[in-house]
Amino acid sequence: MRRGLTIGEFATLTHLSVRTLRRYHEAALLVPATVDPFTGYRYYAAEQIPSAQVIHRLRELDVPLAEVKSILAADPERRADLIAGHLRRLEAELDRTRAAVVSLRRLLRPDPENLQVELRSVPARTVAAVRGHVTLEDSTRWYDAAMAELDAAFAPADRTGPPGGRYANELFTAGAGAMTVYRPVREPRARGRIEVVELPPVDLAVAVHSGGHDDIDVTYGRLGSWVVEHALAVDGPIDETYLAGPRDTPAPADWRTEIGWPVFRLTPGGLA
Amino acid sequence: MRRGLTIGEFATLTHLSVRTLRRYHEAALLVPATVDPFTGYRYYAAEQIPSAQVIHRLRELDVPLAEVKSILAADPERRADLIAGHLRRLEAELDRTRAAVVSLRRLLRPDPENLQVELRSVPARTVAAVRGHVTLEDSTRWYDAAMAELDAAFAPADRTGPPGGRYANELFTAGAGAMTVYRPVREPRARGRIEVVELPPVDLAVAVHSGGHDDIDVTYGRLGSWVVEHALAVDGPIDETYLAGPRDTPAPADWRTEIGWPVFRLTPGGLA
DNA sequence: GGTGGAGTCTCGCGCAGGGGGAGGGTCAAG
DNA sequence: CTTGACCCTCCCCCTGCGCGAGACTCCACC
Repeated sequence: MRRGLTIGEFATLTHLSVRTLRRYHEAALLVPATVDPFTGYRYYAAEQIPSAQVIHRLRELDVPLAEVKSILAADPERRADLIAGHLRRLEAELDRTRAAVVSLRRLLRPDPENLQVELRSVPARTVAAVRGHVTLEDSTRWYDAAMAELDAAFAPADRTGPPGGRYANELFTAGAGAMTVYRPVREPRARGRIEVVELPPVDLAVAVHSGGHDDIDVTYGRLGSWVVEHALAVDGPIDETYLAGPRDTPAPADWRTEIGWPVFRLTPGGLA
Repeated sequence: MRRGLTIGEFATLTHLSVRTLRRYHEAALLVPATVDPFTGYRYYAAEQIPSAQVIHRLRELDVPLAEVKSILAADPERRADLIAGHLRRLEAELDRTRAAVVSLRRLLRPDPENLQVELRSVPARTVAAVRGHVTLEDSTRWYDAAMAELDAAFAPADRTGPPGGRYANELFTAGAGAMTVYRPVREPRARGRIEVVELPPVDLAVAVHSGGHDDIDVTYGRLGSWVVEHALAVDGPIDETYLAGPRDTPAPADWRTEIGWPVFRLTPGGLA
């Protein structure tokens, strides 16, 4: 008595491995049409072949099994959305890959010029700011939203300098931490998530990173080397000032980001 | 007494996690400048920052740790080769991803037309062939080499039909199996790896797959459905005939591959 | 109606490249 | 000297499979 295709037959038909089919069953992704209650044998129906192939394609796109499951469970429009979302993520990943290639090439040829580092004592400033606690993953989205809010609240005429952010070290170390996005303006006032914040004074070692943020860690590293070599210690949140950012010029190559690292001298005498 | 940067400081400087740095130490990828023999504390030197960043970039490109290690150990020219090799692999993977996207789109809209399947009794044929046992991974390379040898041995005038291959089912099921690549020619003769082979007669369910081989499994699946629905069973090696392949036309979209699945009727009466 | 071999079952281990936490030792500022 | 932030090792967990062991089952052939 034929109850359907055995797992092996179904495997040849779909070019999936027997092992993989069992795993998909276990994950409730592709449940055999019938399972013999006594022997446990799995039997598949020919109608399941298309599903198997869709799963196969999604897996080739590195869609996690859990997501494949929700895609298959969703109705067609929602499904298209989910797939489009994943394709966007693939696209973003491709961008990151390209950036990594470029950055790698730069890293492998000896550094072009020396990094200009400046020690700067920044006095306390009262600014309009949005504060929050976010994970490194969400930080970009959070930053964009916060900055959009600041931009909306203060017209270009009210702004007295480029915007910036202060990022707790734990954000990089532990993957989550406090973030402050601020904008110096003529008359700071609270509105929505925006607060009036007095930024404490800091002594910063400052360097400028030119280009997109994909290899900003290289500048971080070079600034770090400089700080270590000059017998300074690092403390407190990092300050980034966006001299030129996505809101000013679209091409990442034109961006200029000032990185400020709070430092203090290990040897007595204070900052020069 | 300062012995260097602690792992935490080095982590913030390089944007790597403490965890990851420990793992890189364990893998002998990035060994701390000094390790306190009593406490086990790791201390890094500022000079190690560039190495850390190169590793970081390579990992972003999904280079396995072992390979990163050999890249770092290699001299500059060899290093460039290794990296170029990896970039080629990334490129190939990207092609596969693109193909999967295209195939997925096709799969998600209801099938365009019905697959034309033909039952065909193929008599025994004597052909020039190269036989071997290969893994699925190597199959493409092996195929290309074997076909090149056949092409070189028999001029176009000697050929009496399109080339083909017979692939044992285990190739797909178990990832390795017997392959035969053949070409029907006027006067088959052995030379090098080429043998004169008599292909046994087979009853085939035949369908034509148009386009590249990235989604040939879809046609396999549809052919399989057809075979199951028509109460036929599958047995013996698959036969593929390359009506139009890479040697005939460069664009994969123009390729035409005949898939022949050996079948026999489950119900008595033989093939019609 | 056996019997042998291919096919299938479950279970457990291995891989990379980490994440997360337990339990305990160290470092440096106050 | 305390305290809190670091750091240490060890172990288990995750994903998406591959591989193998040991035990059943299926089916064709004799």
